[in-house]
Amino acid sequence: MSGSESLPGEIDRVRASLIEWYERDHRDFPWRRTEDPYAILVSEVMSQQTQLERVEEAWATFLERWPDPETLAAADRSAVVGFWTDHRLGYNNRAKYLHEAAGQVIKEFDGEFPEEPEGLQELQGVGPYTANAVASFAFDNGDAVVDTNVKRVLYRAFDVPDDDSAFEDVARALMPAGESRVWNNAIMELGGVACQKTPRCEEAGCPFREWCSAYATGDFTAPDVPTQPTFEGSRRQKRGRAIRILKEYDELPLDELGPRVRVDYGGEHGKEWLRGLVSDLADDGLVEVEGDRVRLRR
DNA sequence: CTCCCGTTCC
DNA sequence: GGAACGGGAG
Repeated sequence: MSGSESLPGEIDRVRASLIEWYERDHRDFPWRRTEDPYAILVSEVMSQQTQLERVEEAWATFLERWPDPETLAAADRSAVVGFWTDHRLGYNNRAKYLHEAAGQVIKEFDGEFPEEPEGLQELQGVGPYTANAVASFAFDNGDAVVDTNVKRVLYRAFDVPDDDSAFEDVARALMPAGESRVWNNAIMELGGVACQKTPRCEEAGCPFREWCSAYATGDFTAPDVPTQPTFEGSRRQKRGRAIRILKEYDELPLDELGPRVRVDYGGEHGKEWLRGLVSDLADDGLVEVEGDRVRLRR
């Protein structure tokens, strides 16, 4: 709890500084102009592990096509997954989750989004981060969000140890009660434009400079982010490629899909490999296999 | 080669 | 707790 305890009379100034900084100037993402929980959920799911700049166009187009949970729930999964791959949004499972979540809202929640993080977390693909984000931005009713940006800010500014429960505790203590919408937007904006991997304290006019431990010591170490395996040549790349190919065809024999997924396709070994890949995609509910033929799951 | 507003499943 | 999950951009 070093965050709040070390700043007994200062916490109000810390909070006010950040909110003032955010309200003075911030990136004008379109989803920051709506309070529709569905539209916000779509933006959050799209944004997971994806650059925000790349999400903007996909978000608007998605909402034109499926403006509410009813229309999305009524769509074929293959259409949603097809949209996902067309817009290069990655992680096709997230398209499936979003489609599922829309169905849950209709069938389990009578068409109305839950307004509490706990209820939102029952939706497919909605974990702690997204639940608090949607509750905050749609209903101003969330807890403090903790994502990699927030962690980096807390770790540097207030010496919070690199430990998830510590981050949660401090994040919660720091957030002014009942102001989750502006607060969560503000602290993530700070991590996104000022307290980046390479810090931009002066350029961004960071409001935490007078309290920031890293700013005082010059040590801008950040929590370790797990390094990802190489994407080129990976199984993930092949999965993505398979989905994209299948989006172009109604259905396809395995032997025609194979060469399109990997140039060195062939032989009994290659056949087995492809069966395994497609079988995993089927287990994920993304494709359907019938004998020798594959298609996107409807 | 790294990073990007995480979640799910084992 | 760890692995798996896409893909573009710097």
